[in-house]
Amino acid sequence: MRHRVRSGEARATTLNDVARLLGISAATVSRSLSKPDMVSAKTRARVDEAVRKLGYIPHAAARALAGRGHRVVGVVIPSLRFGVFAELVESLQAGLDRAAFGVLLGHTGGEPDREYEQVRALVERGIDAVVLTGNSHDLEVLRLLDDAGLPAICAFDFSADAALPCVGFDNADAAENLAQHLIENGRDGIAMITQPVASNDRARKRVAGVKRALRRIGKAMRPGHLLECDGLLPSSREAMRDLIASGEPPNAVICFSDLIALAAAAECRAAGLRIPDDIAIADFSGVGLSEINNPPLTSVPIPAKDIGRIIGEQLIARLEEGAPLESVRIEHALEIRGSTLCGSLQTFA
Amino acid sequence: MRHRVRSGEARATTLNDVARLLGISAATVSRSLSKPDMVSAKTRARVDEAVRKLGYIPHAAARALAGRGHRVVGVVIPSLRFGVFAELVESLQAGLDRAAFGVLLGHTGGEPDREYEQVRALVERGIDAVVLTGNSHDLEVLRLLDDAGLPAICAFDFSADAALPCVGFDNADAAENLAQHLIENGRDGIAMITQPVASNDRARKRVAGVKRALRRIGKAMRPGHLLECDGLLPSSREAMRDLIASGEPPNAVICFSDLIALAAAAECRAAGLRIPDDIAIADFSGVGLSEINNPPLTSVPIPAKDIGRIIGEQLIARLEEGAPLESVRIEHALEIRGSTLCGSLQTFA
DNA sequence: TTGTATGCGTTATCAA
DNA sequence: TTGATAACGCATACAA
Repeated sequence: MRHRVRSGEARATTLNDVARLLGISAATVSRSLSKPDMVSAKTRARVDEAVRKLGYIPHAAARALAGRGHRVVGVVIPSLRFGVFAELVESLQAGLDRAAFGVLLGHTGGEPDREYEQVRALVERGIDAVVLTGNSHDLEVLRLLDDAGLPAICAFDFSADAALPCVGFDNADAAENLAQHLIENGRDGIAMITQPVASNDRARKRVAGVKRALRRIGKAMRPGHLLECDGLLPSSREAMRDLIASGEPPNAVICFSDLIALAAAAECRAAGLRIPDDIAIADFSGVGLSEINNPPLTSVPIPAKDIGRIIGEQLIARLEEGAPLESVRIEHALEIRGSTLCGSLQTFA
Repeated sequence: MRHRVRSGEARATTLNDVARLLGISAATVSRSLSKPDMVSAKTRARVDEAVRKLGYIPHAAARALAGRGHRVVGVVIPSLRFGVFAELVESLQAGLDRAAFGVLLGHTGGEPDREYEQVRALVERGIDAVVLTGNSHDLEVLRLLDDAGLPAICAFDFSADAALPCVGFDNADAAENLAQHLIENGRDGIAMITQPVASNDRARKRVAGVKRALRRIGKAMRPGHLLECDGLLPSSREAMRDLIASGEPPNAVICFSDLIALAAAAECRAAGLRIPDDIAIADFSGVGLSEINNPPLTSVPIPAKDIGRIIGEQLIARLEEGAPLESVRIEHALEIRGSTLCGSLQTFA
């Protein structure tokens, strides 16, 4: 089979072609397709057959222009390389798919400044709604959405005072809870390896949560115990290495993601540190990798799939019935595993 | 700030609004925006200012209808949960972004039957080109693409006789090479844990490659040594468990992905098997997780990022200049690590 | 239940 | 260099 080059693109069959073939009006064909119960069963049958025969496929742009909406929602995330975002997008798309909505993607690479340009690109493409990441957005973005009259909803963090409706758990509460668990297990020297707090509001809230927990027992996080990395393996290992080499190594580390935690654990092994005896490791687990470590890692799982599903449902209700978008607070969970427990439990897997 | 409900959507500003404000024709504004050097510098400046002032954003559907193309390409993949696909999409989108093309997503969940419906949904949305996964596609899909006059290109496997242009390495060759390496290191009882071969052409080719290598030394893969799983952790561990429990356990396992390999390694640990002393493990690494295992895993890295970049470049050339799409064969690499080498190397990380 | 006519926002063609 | 006008393919209000 030759690879198609064909520059003279055969024009696709249109509604009119179908109508002409049947000797009926285009309007009837249109109705038969979009509002089947407005035409006679007989006509509908004939139309369906002609459509099949001609291989007719509706022209999305024309439909959109004629007022039916584009039936596409835009999603702006930092990067698909992080499992949680991939999971969100997949789950969202699965839900929207059933209502015949498509998903257009925009990546910021984790740079908040790029959110505006990405949203704008999506708006130009004619999206009907937009899903953003986190609860920190430039006024410029909010204004753009408002001007365009676009429904928007944010994933991954719940904040009561968010500017836009949002779906997720409260990252500060979850982090506080996780730190609390560590404290109860005798760890008061808690460090964190996180995505940059300057550009990530979930990171900021988690740090705040951990500090809250420490403050309650009259402690504080040491300055050198808050390290940032880009979330990938090399920089994560480097961060752990710095932590180990620091004057006052921690006896527990909370990692922003399971990938970071895996890297940290590998680095501890390399340094001869035993988990959890010498150091405890816990994480917010994105891709379910936490349990694959030896020992398995205690973690707060991020319900990306649920978030995607909920947002999908809300968007459909909003776009099809005008229902208002609403924030949803998801309760976080705490999966306790061997990496934070002293004793013999930690080596069974 | 109140959550927007506004059902009476303020109509967005159009080209005409800009023209009216300036007292010039819409045609001129249009030209000023899409073919800047066809209007006077003065007009262009005025238009640009008015556009900014009014917050005008071009309407993609109208543009598409008027003949400029939709500037969107569709990508059909099994699932974003697998890192390689996420990486492909991200890389592709980054490339297309610069040429102002968007990316629409379709998921098959790994069921080849769903490819047709997904491609169709994308075609209805008005894509200008489509990227598929692998080199095995229903005739129905090929016909749909042909009817729609849509350029298509496939990612992740190179086959000289593919029906469509494709970009990737030859999975059979790579697998043979990997098996060869194991054989050279004294392993002739090679097993595989793979995605279902019935629905995954890369899996089929890899199995064929391994069998080829074994045949060359007069061996064959035992019937019970070819296990399938869904690629996620639980079923991967289960597969490894079955392998260990089988009458004739292998002395090497080639895993379809790094995630599967990680699960397999964990299962070996649980069973008290030492890697690589008792059993070697190697994989095709999707998300770069292979090196995080203890010991690090030998693997063939999947160049998803490169594939995405190359496909992006080709699509842009095709869509903007009518250049033909061409298959690109990428040479695979073999990253040898501790998991397949006997000796003292294997525990350094 | 069906047909006719009109408009959606933009680009392309043709004149000016 | 600019303006007027006609498509583009479809959905809808209105008429029949």
